[in-house]
Amino acid sequence: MKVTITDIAQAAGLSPATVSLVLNNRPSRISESTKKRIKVLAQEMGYRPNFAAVNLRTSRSYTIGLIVPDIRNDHYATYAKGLEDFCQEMNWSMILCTTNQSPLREKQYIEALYAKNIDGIALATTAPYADNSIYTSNRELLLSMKIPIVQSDLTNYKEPINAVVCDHEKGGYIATLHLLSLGHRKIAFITGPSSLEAAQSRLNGCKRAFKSYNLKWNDSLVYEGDYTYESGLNGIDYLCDKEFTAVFALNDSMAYGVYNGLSKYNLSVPEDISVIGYDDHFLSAILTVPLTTIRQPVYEMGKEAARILIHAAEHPDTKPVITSFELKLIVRKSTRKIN
Amino acid sequence: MKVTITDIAQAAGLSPATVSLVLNNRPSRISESTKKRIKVLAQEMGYRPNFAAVNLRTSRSYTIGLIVPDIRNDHYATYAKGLEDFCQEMNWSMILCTTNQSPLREKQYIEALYAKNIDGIALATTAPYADNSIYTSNRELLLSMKIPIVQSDLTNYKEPINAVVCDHEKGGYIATLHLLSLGHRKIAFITGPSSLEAAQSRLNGCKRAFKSYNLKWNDSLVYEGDYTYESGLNGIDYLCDKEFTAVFALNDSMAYGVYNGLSKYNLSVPEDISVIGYDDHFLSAILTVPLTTIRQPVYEMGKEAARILIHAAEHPDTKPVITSFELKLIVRKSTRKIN
DNA sequence: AACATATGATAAAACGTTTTGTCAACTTTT
DNA sequence: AAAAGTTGACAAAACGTTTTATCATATGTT
Repeated sequence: MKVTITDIAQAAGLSPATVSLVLNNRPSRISESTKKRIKVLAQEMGYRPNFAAVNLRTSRSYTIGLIVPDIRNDHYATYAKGLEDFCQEMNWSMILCTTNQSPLREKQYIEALYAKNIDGIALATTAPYADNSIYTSNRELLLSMKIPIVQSDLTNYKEPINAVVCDHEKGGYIATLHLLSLGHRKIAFITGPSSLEAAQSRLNGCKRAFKSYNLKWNDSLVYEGDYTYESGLNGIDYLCDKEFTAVFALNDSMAYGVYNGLSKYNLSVPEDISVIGYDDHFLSAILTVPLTTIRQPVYEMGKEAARILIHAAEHPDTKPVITSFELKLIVRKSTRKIN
Repeated sequence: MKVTITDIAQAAGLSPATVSLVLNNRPSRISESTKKRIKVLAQEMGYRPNFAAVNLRTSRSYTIGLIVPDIRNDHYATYAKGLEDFCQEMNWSMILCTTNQSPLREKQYIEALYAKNIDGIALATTAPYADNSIYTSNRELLLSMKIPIVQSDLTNYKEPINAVVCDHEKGGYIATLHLLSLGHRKIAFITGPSSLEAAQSRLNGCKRAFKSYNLKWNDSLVYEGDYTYESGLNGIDYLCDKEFTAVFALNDSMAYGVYNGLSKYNLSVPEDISVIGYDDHFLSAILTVPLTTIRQPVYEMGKEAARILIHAAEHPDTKPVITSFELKLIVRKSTRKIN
C-alpha cells in the first residue's frame, strides 16, 4: 500500500499536521530535531505525496495543459518539448491535447482540463477554424474560466492575455530583403492562409521590403497556400507560366513542395530558382540542397510559455505579458546571387 | 465558483448521494423522474465533476502517462498521437513525459506519475541507456508499482507484460529480400545499436534472407549506426572503399544520411546505388527521390497501446497481452533492378 | 389487522492532504 | 509566586466525491 502522511505521523509518534508542515517546508515552530526525524522517516518509508489529495485540498494540480492542432508537426512538437522541459525542471506535469483542428474537440479538452483543476493552459491553436463561432466561443470559455493561459503566435484577444510571439512582419521583411540583396526582383510568394494573423504579418513584411527597394508589388506572383506540402506543389503549378527567379515559401513544408514542384518542371535550386522558406524545420538543414530559411526559436518559446504559466499560477495577480522573440535568417544553399 | 454535486443536491432538494448515483449511471432505485430532474439541473447549472475528488475517493485518475525519449522524433510523435486519439475517444487524458534518454529523468517521471495515481503507463523507451543499472531498476520499480504498463517494441521483461510490437526480424527479411529480388548481391547494411532488441531482430532477418538465397554473409559490409542521420553519413564514409550496389539503412533517418553521404561521393540514387530504409517517416514519400522503406503502423500501435492500458485499468485481472503488427514494404524510387 | 416485501432516497464515513486556531509546557519577567 | 511570553506540536475542519448500510414509506400478501 501507499504510505501516507498519517503513516509517517504514526511511526514518528506525531500528528499528520506536523508532518505536513515539515514536508512542505512551511513556516512553523517545529524543532529542528523533529524536522530531521520526519524527513528521514519519509525518505526511509518511501513517502510520495498523493496529488489527488493535495489537488482536492488546494485546488492546485501543478499541471498545465497544452492544446495543439497536431503533435506530429515539428513546430508543435518542438514547442511541446520546450514546455515539457521547463515543467520537468519545476516538477510540474503537462497534459497533451491534440485537436486535429476540430473546434469541438478543442472545447471538450478545455472543459476536461478545467475539471482537472488545471493550473494553466498553453494554447497553440491559432487558426480560426472553418466553424468560426465555436472557435470564438472557446476563447470566451477559456477567458471566463479565469485560468492562466498563454497563447502562441497570436495576440488579438478581446482582453489582454499572456503570449509568446515572433515579429513575423519582420521575418517576412528580412527574408525578402535577403532575396532582393541577392539581385532578385521577380519574386514569387507562396503564403499561408490569409485568415491567420501571423500569415498576414509575414506578407506585410514582404511588401515593406519591396517598398524599401522602391519596387512595385505584383499580386499575380502571390499564391495563397495553406502551409501544407501539397500547397507548395500547387503553388508552382500556378506559377509555372509566370516569370520569376526566386520563391519565398512562407513555411518550410511548402518550400519542400516548391522543391519538388520545380524539379517537375526541370528547374533546379538554386541554379534556376532560389528558394527561401520559413520556420527552419530540422529537415531543412539536411536536404540535398539545404534550405535557406527564417528560424523561429520555437523551443525557447515553449520554455518561456511554461515559465509564464507557472509564474501566473503562483502569482495570480500578475499582469499579462507578451514576450517577443527574435527571428533569424539562416542562409544555406537554396538561394544564390544572380546577375 | 465551481458548481458541485452538493449544489445540485441542494437545488433539487435531494442528497449528494442521490445526485452522484444518477450522474454516474450507477445501478440504484432512483425513480426515472428524479433522474431526469437531476440530469437537467446538472446541465443547466453547468456541473463539471471535480476530478481531484473523484481521484482521491476512487484512486483512479483516468489518465495515462506516456514516456518517450523525444517527442520531436516523428516515430514517437505518431505513437503519441495514436495513444492520445484513443484517450480522447474514451475521455481519458495523457500526460506526456520526455526523457531525453536520461534514465534518471525517467525515474523521476515514473515516481511523479505514481504520485498522480496514474492508471497506466505506456513506455516507449527501449534503449538500455549508458547507465544500465538505473534503466533496469526503473523497470523493476515500474513492475513493483502494480500499475498497468504497455511497452512498445520490446518484450524481454522478467515478467510477462503488455506490449505492442512488430516482427522486426521479418521486416529485415522482407527488405533484404526486396533488394535480392532486384538482383543485388553486394548489399551494405547500416544497422541500429546492437544493444537494442529490435535492431538485433532486424539484422537477423537480413541474415535469414541471405541464407534463403544461399549467399554468404559479409560482415565487412555492416556498419553499426545509432539510428541518427549522422550515423548514416558516417556509414557511407566507412563503406566508401568497399564494393556494393545497395544499402539497407535500418531506419529512415540513417537513409537520409546515406542519401547525402552518397551524393558526396557523386553517387546517385537509385542509378548507382539502391537505398532502402525502415520506418516510413512521413518525409520519405516527399524526398526528391522517394525512399523505398518498411512501414510500421506506428499510429495504430499507439491506439492499441491505449486500448490495452485502459482495458487493463478497468479489468485489473486481465493477463498481459502482446499485440503484433504487420510490417509492409513500401516500394518507391530509391531501389531499382540491376543486371 | 398483521406481516412481508418493494420502492425511493439518504446518512455518514472515507479518501489524504492542508491550514488555522488552540493548547500545554516551559521560560522569562515582574 | 504570579503573570507574561515563548516554544513545540496538535485537533479538527475542510476540499468534493463515492459507496454501503439503513431508513421510512408504500404496496402487497395472508
